[in-house]
Amino acid sequence: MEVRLDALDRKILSELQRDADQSLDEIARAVGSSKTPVWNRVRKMREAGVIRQTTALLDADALGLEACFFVLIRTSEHEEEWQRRFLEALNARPEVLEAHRLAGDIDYILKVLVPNARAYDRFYQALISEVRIHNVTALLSMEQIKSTTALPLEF
Amino acid sequence: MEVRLDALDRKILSELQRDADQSLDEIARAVGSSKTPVWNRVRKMREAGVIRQTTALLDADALGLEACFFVLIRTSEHEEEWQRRFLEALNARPEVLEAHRLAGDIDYILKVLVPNARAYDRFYQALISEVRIHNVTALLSMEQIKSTTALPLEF
DNA sequence: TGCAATATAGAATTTTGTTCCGTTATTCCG
DNA sequence: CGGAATAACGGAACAAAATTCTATATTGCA
Repeated sequence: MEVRLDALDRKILSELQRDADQSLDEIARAVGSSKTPVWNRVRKMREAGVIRQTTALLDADALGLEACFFVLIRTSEHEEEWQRRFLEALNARPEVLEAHRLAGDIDYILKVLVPNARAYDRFYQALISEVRIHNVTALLSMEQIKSTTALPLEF
Repeated sequence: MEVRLDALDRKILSELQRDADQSLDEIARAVGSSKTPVWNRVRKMREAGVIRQTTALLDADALGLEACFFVLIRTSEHEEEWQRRFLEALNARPEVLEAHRLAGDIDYILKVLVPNARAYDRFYQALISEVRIHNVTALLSMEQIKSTTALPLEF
């Protein structure tokens, strides 16, 4: 479905990114409109896929997930079959929050969230036993200094 | 505030991570409980900070944000004043979704989401003009092969 | 300017969130 | 092990919000 977002749509999205728990009345007030148009626009943006999901963001530390790694992967394998198995392995592992195929000499980057270094090692051992990987570098996060899921919106 | 999460709490969190738009009745049914205990537990987990926020996740492509970069930064500066200014610069820029201070020879990693390569270059030029940086490598994502905000929960 | 299409505000209805209460399960201590 | 105190539970009652509807206003275009 095709979408063209005007300033009001973007204001609504901005509010929903900030806090999706707000009532329609609150959002309407914040964006200078009223209930119905806000609701219609939200529904359309959901249908169009602009709004993909609404979700609760949890505190990693509170859940004992205190080790975050960025994993840089080089591989010599580039067949479709290998990639399919690699992707399957990543999707099967909830500790992999994000994975990208890259341009350049590093082939993939993963973001992995685990309780501690030992758990990361278990993940690493399991992964390389499932799919052939040429070279792996793990970057350990000491401190998350910025974290947002809010995409930048031009108004 | 202290928290100890039992299996029911974790099931609730799992549902909220999957879809925070569900009604309490739906969640209660899904986790095998009823409205009131679910509501009480959600409220407590919010107060305790286990649930940080509920938010709408948007589609980057639909918003014309088609270029995602991971930026690896080395710097020779490690004074507090430099770090304060660096952090301020990152927080002022909505295209920086995530930033981590790292262990090892790379000092920082950023995740930057912009419309295109030109926009990334503008970001890059602006950043290095504000804070002294020794060495920067940008990894360009060709394809996001996994993406979730759902933290792994043991049951 | 005038017509058609679309968006809007506000009221009516339905669904959901929130509180209350009597009961059941659990924990703690003798 | 038993019994009292505490906390969690399910269901009903109430309050608030989402969703639908309708009449009015606005916008785009000929």
